[in-house]
Amino acid sequence: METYRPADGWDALGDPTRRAIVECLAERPRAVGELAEALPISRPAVSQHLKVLKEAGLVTDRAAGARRIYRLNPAGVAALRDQLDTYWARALDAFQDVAGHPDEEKS
Amino acid sequence: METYRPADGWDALGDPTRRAIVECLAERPRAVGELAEALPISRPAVSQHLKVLKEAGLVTDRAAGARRIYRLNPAGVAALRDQLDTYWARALDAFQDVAGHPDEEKS
DNA sequence: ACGAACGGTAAGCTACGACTAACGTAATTG
DNA sequence: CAATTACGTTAGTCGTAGCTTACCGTTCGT
Repeated sequence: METYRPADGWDALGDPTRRAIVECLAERPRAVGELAEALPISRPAVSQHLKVLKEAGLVTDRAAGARRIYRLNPAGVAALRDQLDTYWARALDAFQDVAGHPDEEKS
Repeated sequence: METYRPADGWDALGDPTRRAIVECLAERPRAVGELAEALPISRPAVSQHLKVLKEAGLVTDRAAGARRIYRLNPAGVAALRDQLDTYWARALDAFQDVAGHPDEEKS
């Protein structure tokens, strides 16, 4: 048995190329070849990235003849958004005493 | 001159250890040593991760005597959240024709 | 002022992830 | 029924991210 870990949504978006793919798919659904010629990488590379994004639940695919149309999955995006929301809320919660510490270093 | 690329927020959260640090800091601000003993890595490793998170604008730090208190930056988290929101909105926009394609493959 | 606590930096090693090339498969076209 | 198009998968190479160890500057305590 292989020690196989299903890709997390954050891990998936951790790669800049995959973020570019996500941006492309946010505009409109596309086939693999379309994505490949819109990006500076080969088609197999796109295929591998799409596999990761699919495992993370960020995209869904649909067979259309010989081609395969990938589209962004709103539910997957929403899941990450909700997680950020909880971070954000808890951070604001622990942020109440910030007025008492004017020596904050932002840079 | 060095080709230095300031870390993106997504790149920063792409690492599971850094996500663990973010979760810790979401609870309450902590010093570097505190984070190190709460995680299975050494203190220098934590320091390097905090540097990345700081460059990404996800945390801010404040000197407190010999110690250095790191806290989560709500603005940085909100920035990522907003970006996900636009993806989400555009994905929903291009999702109107989904009823016409019942052969969606989710898994 | 000396020693200890705290933390950032440099050097070096290792492991994993991203990419290409080559191959195999399913579907369309002539 | 070839030939072509469109994808996925595998094998293999290469760069780099993440970790530890060692070292150095700062700040607090006694």
